[in-house]
Amino acid sequence: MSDTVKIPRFLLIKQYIENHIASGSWPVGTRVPSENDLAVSFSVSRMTARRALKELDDQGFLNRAPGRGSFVAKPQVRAPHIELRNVVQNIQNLGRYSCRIVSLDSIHADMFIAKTMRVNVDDELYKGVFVHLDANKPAQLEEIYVNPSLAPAFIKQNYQKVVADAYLNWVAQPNHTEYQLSAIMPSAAQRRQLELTHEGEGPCIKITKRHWAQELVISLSILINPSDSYHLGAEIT
Amino acid sequence: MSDTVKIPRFLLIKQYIENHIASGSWPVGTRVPSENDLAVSFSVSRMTARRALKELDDQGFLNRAPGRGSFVAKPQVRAPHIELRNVVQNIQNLGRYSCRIVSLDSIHADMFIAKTMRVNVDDELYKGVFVHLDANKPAQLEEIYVNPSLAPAFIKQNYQKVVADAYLNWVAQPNHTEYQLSAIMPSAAQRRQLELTHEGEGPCIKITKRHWAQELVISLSILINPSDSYHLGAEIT
DNA sequence: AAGTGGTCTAGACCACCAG
DNA sequence: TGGTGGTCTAGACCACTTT
Repeated sequence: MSDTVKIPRFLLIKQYIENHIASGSWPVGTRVPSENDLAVSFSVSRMTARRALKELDDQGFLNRAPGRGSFVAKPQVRAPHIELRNVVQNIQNLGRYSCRIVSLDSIHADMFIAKTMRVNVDDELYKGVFVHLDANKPAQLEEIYVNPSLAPAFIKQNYQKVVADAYLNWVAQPNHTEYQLSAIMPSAAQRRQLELTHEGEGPCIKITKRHWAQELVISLSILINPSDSYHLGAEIT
Repeated sequence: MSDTVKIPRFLLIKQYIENHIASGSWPVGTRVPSENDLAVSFSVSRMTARRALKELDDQGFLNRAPGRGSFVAKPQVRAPHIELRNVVQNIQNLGRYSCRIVSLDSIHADMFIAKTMRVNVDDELYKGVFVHLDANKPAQLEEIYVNPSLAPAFIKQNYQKVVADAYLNWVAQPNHTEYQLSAIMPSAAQRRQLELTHEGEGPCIKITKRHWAQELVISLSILINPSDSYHLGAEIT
């Protein structure tokens, strides 16, 4: 006799959605059926339909938003395991480091920051903006958001002496760090901070760095580097 | 007024378990409370306790087995060796790789190329231009210059099958690789090759890669990536 | 007001593993 | 046989967004 394998229903629903995405019939941005839709059309409880959508969300195939729906996500190419040399550390080793503190205070999380740092909108966060100088010339603009519950004294430190990143690594050892790299056109404010005088010219490299401790995001750093200032170290094979 | 934030119960359970793991009171291999145990002790339904355990399983903190229980997992050991893996290799692993050969011929070094490759002006070099495709969509534009004395058959290879970079690593093992990163505005030709025309204006990440063998430069690659396509993997400290 | 996703409950049946 | 995790149900309340 043929052994019929029992396939979980949530998997059938996942495959149904995946097929539509893979075949292109649901292009990026398409709204997929809601939990209730799927529950009805697959004759399944909402919790089961929900599981299918949630796992597709976790896997990056969907973006979901309360009150709006679930949408086909834009595929992202991942390149694992790249080390970015720390520009600031580099300058410090050369003995030319100094820091300009643009701001350092307590703020309330907007939607983007809240999502990225896994906190609620309007939660209190620390925010610091620094310009790292190499021989008194701006080398990097840093915008850092810190979860106060994990580093309550963050805002009281003297960042003329200690770099914010080093302080955080000390008080709340991250067990995980994520990097994301992109190229951007700096805003007028960013250009001013970096003293990029050439009008409108010059894209920058943006590095987004997220430190985790257990399940919590300790900090989110947004580093803006002028286009030509970022050199990666030599690597031996 | 003090806003009390509603914390989901499954999160409290997760944190409870994480704290025991992080503090060392539940070492690797320890059996953690079962779904039913947690449901009772936290006065919660089994589905809620289950969620906490399942997420910790997904995140690699626990190993679970039907009939046996949930156990503290051994911390994931990541390679301490840092590697810059290129986008192309990644796409190949996904089985979605293809390549469009824009040009492949013999040229004479201009001043910039000659200086960068440590050869004389007007020396003969091989030059290839490729568009690396991920599921038939451009993911990276590669411009590669090769020293013919170190890879004389470079120009005769079939790059539909073998990536130029892989071929070079095979015929002339580089003992040293340098990377340089910058942000650029793509030229009209580059935008066309990457099919960025519909996305309007946008900066790109440029990676310049130089392979050395002994004191000679084997190759110089200039890789252009659309601004948002480059995500870096997580890294354990 | 209607619809969406986020959380949660109090049950249920199953396959699996242990003593 | 009793406990474990894996799947599933048919409800529920909430915060949120859109209409």
